[in-house]
Amino acid sequence: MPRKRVDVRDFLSNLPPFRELGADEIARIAEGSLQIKVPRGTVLVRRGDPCRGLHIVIFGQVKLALQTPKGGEKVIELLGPGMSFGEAMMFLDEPYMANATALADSLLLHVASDAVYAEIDRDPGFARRVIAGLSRRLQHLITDLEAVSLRSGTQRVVGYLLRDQAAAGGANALALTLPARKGVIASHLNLTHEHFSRILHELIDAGLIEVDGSQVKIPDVARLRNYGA
Amino acid sequence: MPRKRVDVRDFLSNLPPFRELGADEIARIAEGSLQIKVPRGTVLVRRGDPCRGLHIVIFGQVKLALQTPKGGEKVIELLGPGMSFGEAMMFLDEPYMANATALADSLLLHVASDAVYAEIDRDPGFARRVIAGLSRRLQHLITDLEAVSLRSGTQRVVGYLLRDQAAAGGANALALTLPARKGVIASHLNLTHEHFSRILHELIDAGLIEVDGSQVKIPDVARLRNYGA
DNA sequence: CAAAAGGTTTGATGCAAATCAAGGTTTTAA
DNA sequence: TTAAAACCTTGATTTGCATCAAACCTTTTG
Repeated sequence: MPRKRVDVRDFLSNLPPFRELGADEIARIAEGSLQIKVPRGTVLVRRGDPCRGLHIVIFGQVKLALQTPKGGEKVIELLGPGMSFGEAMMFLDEPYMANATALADSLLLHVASDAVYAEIDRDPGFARRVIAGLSRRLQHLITDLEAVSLRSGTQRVVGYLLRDQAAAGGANALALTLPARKGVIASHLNLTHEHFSRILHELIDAGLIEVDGSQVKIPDVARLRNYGA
Repeated sequence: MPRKRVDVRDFLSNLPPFRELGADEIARIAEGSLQIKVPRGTVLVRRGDPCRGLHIVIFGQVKLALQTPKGGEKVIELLGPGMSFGEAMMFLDEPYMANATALADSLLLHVASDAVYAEIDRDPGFARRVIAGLSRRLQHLITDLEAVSLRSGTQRVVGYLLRDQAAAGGANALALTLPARKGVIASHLNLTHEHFSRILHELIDAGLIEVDGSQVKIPDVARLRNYGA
């Protein structure tokens, strides 16, 4: 596990919304914040909990998921270092809708809502960056909704594997590491783990990907992109 | 059809984000805006169009929908008077992801992005209200995603019919009017119109609702809420 | 007001993905 | 380092919902 503490100011001043703030503003935000170190498996927030600020992942990984009626769960988002959650509920002053769980040993920063509001009032540029962040998330959610409602399981898996590849350009071959257990990714794509496994093997049999544990190799990006479209 | 023109200032000063602005701010926003009168069926924006501002519905009804690969469509949202669209894409300065179509003869207001940005920079309270609006939309989208991924068709229809009923309280009986053609609502709930029709009749047969055209009567709200849960 | 176009219902059939079940593999922790 | 737990694969079966098809309403428009 990496070092146990982090200089909050250094860290913040490298994140999009805080990047252009002066040293004193960063100091004020850091003052209204709390470092939270948790082992893998810790439930950070539960649906229904009141929301008093936003969380930023410093290192580790966090899973946002909804509870199904009967014990299962549906992953909404996987968060890595630099990503945050809870803003929307903080701004609405409503309780959380989803559960957040640490998938790896993680260090988080909790920024109190007051500190954020104060900075919005003080710096319109900060307000704009907050607005941009929320807008990006909205766009991302619409993309997810589109995928779930309009695309087949196979198409969603292909889209997921190629999510960082620009539409056309880029290298022809590609290697990547799945960022979590297969079951978690399956749920994120709205598939059962069984179905996800079958799709992966369908792609393997078609010679479109090679899989070894969580290592995925894509010999021909263009060919994979065209599969089933 | 209602009157053809509307006093933009009066209208704006009754909408959440603009409510607390002074007369001069309202005037500035109104100046950066354009009234658009369209007949039913008009396509207002298409996926891929550049976004230069936000649209507010003054009267009429607008449908936001994604195009399916083969000609169909999936309705994301139905907008009535006072509701707006395009903010997120405006703030990201990216092209529209969805098509917007007028379902009824409508009057819209188009507010140029510059006017909005200027007001954000001038008034932190306005910025906060914009942030709250985006947050509410995000919350709404998560609810939709939850419905699509976790609930059956029947549960989604029940949830839709009761969407404005507070969890527990309220009257026991209820009458409402479907806000659009059944096919449009079906698509919004991610169902084919055939399946939607069948579900409605399943509920009718169970004595849970009565339907006459777009009039729906719910004799026992609590019983409908409990159906299939 | 009549015809056309569009919307809704109903039935028959098909399929993508879920569920159930059981064996194999990797990870975790003692 | 080994037992236990968690995860992944594979097969058989079921099912919710889509698709196709055809008749019946209801708006719109010439």
